Amino acid sequence: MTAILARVPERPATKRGAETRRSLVCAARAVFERDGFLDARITDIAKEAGAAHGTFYTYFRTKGDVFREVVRSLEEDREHVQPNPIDDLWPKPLAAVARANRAYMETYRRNARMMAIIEQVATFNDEMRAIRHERTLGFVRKVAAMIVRVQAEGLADTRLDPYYAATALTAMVSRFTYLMFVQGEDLEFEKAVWTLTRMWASALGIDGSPPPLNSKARLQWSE
Amino acid sequence: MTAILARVPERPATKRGAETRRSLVCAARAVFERDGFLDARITDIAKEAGAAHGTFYTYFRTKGDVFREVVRSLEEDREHVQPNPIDDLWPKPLAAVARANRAYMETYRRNARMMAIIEQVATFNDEMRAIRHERTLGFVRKVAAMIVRVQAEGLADTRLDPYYAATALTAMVSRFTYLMFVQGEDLEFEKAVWTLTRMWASALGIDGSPPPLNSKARLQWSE
Amino acid sequence: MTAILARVPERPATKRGAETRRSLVCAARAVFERDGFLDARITDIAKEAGAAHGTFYTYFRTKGDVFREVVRSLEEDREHVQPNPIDDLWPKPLAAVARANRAYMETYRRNARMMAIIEQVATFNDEMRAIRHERTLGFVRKVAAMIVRVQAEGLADTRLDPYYAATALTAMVSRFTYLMFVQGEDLEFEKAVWTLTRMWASALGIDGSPPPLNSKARLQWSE
Amino acid sequence: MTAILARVPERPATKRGAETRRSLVCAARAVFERDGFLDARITDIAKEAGAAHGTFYTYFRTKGDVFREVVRSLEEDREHVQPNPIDDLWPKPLAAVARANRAYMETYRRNARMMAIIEQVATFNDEMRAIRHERTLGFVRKVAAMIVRVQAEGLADTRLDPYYAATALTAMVSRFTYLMFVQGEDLEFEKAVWTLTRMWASALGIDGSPPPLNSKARLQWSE
DNA sequence: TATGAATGAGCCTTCATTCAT
DNA sequence: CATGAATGAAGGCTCATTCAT
Repeated sequence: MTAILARVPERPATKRGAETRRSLVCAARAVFERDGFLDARITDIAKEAGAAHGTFYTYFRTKGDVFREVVRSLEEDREHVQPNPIDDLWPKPLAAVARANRAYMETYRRNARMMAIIEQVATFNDEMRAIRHERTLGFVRKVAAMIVRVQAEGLADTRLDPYYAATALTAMVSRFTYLMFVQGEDLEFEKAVWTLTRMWASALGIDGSPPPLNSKARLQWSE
Repeated sequence: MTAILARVPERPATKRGAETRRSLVCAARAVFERDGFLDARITDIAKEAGAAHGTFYTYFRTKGDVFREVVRSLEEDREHVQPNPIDDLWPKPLAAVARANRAYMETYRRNARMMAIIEQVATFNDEMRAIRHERTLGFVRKVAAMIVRVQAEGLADTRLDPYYAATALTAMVSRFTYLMFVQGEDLEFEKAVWTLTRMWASALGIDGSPPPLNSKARLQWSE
Repeated sequence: MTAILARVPERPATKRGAETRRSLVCAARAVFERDGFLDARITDIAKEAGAAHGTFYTYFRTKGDVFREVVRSLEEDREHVQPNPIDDLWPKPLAAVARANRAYMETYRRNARMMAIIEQVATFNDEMRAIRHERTLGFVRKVAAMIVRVQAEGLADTRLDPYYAATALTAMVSRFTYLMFVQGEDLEFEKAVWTLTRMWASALGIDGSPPPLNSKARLQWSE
Repeated sequence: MTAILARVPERPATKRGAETRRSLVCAARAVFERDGFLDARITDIAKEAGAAHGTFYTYFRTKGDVFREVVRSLEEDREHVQPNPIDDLWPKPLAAVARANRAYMETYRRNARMMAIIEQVATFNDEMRAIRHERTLGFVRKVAAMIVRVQAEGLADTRLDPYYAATALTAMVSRFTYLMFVQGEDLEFEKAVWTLTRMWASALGIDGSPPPLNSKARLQWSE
């Protein structure tokens, strides 16, 4: 993971090469999800891709290299989240929160296994830890800015330090989601979104009537 | 090819043995904290304890075995937390929350490095994952019971499902603490306790005047 | 602690691989013959084959695996025994016995050292013990069938239980051969064949004039 | 097994010492019979004897040392064989053969597991191989002398070389017994004694009416 | 004597990485 | 480019034997 690079594989020049490379990334994800990063072996990735062992090294230097690639491919997945009209039932500033929470959780659910692997890698690899932390900070900053805005409008508790509060809220949502999708806590999706959004609002002292959370609604939204 | 016998290391029978065993556990913790679980080598642990590597196997079967022991020793550490009078300034039901949060964070801080290693091990070892999850559930159940109580007294938002809410609050505090002590977010201890307790209360809809968080107070409490 | 995968070495895909594998089997035989199974080390086998020790694991999982292979290669050797006209001098039913005894002993002599190793392995390995016993039973059954036939023709003592008698004769020949080639008893080959065949016949009560065993003959046949 | 001796344990000086030593030999036999020589560990022998690991070395230098002792104790067992009157029913020179065969087989049966272990050790240890071979030769010489005698009396086939024939007969009985008691061939004891003696006689060309082998007799003799 | 802790030689095994074809 | 064989660093583990108490 920290090996000195000896030979930097180049981008594939031919169409065939590009194809092989893609299948390796794809296979890598499958193997990572099945075995975790630590137990994934290059041989298995190659085999899964239907390629020879050595072929792997035509495109990647290390296991960490493909991993980075796989993680990168996850990011593109975020765009696939569709806005859900139910979130718009919340009063003004909270609708955005509801949407953000739902988007985060949906993406997480779809990639739960890989998210767990990312956690794994982050526990021993500085680069992955930094990437993940940077992402967390991105969330925190956005939320903090939002809090500042809402406080300015006199809608939220001004005694709270926006940065501390944003960190707490981000922590709450991300860890809750982890417990739900990685740890396997058996919780209902819509109720989770609702509860997190409701608590997020109250925690900041924002007063807004939430949308009803009745059985009818649940039947309609849940999967 | 041959008979399979358990070969379970026995408890040390003499004082000298107990001493060696203890020093191995101690050395293991040091090595784990320095190198992480994955990169810790049996040989290094033995060397750190000033013993031959064979001695390790006199007392433990695997790296995982000592690890379990080290983790167990952490639990004993929880009792060393002293109640802090500042927490009693909060109104009735929140004082307990403040105390609990502070206790959790103080213990975490004291063992931050090991907590990170536990996270690491939990990402690939089922036993450790289960232990950690069980601990989380312990917190969640306690908090849920508390919420039920407060809701019954009409002090908290009754629309919240106690279990979901408890999970969210537990997630908030534990992840916040992780970000602070493992990820290295530079946040101030007293302010963190105050913010988490404040938000915990509001999130549940509990209305209580918090103690003042002024510079004077901070100077007095922070470390 | 982790996923368990078979890791079964695959058949070599190229000529070069096949060559290496073959040389490992060959080297293994040499090392087994030199050091015995117990004292043979994987490293030595690899070294003997002029390969890195890791290469061994490309083709075999354990020492037992190559051993099985070596033993298998011995079986092919049995066909190389040429019929010897001298045996045909015996009267009808005994000629076959003489031929069988000679064939057995010649093969044994050629592979004496490996036969000893097989005995060794059979003392602690169930699989090898079963294989060897199955082979013994094969002999016993054939001999028993022969005895039944000869008894039916009124040529042999009918008071003998064919199976018991067959076991005794098989035991006599195999152990005699072992004493001669493994234990190093200094006995003459032709005289041994003659004596065993002669006693085999009389033991069953078969009356047949044996071929002359004179010094001329001996000079001619012995090695 | 071939280690240079560093410290020769002395004979125990006290009664207590003698007791400990005896229990170690006894425990060793139990462990050898259970695990075989190869898998027997000093620790297990000591534990079985209820002694500390180190105590073993007060009395023995190596595993091979106790083994030798255990084997020696077996020899004393040979005397316990009681002559069986049934054997005397055979005509003159054969009665002795019947008695010898029975004695051998009874002793073997009683110590079958240890006999197997001795075979095991003999496959890799020169000393044990020599001891066992010497024992075989002892039998062979006795039998050869007997053959010479019988041939002189004109009762046996004089074309047979006494030494070769003796080797063959010894081989027959010993291997048959091995197959029966170690390999587990399910054969009946009395029938085996009868068959071996009968074939032994005929093989040498000795003509003597054997005792009847009927069910009545069997019921009486067999165990 | 008895004890049991400490030692380390000796061997095994994995798998990322290189390289000849 | 693709292939798959070859390599060896790195660490694991066992257990006979020594030794201080």
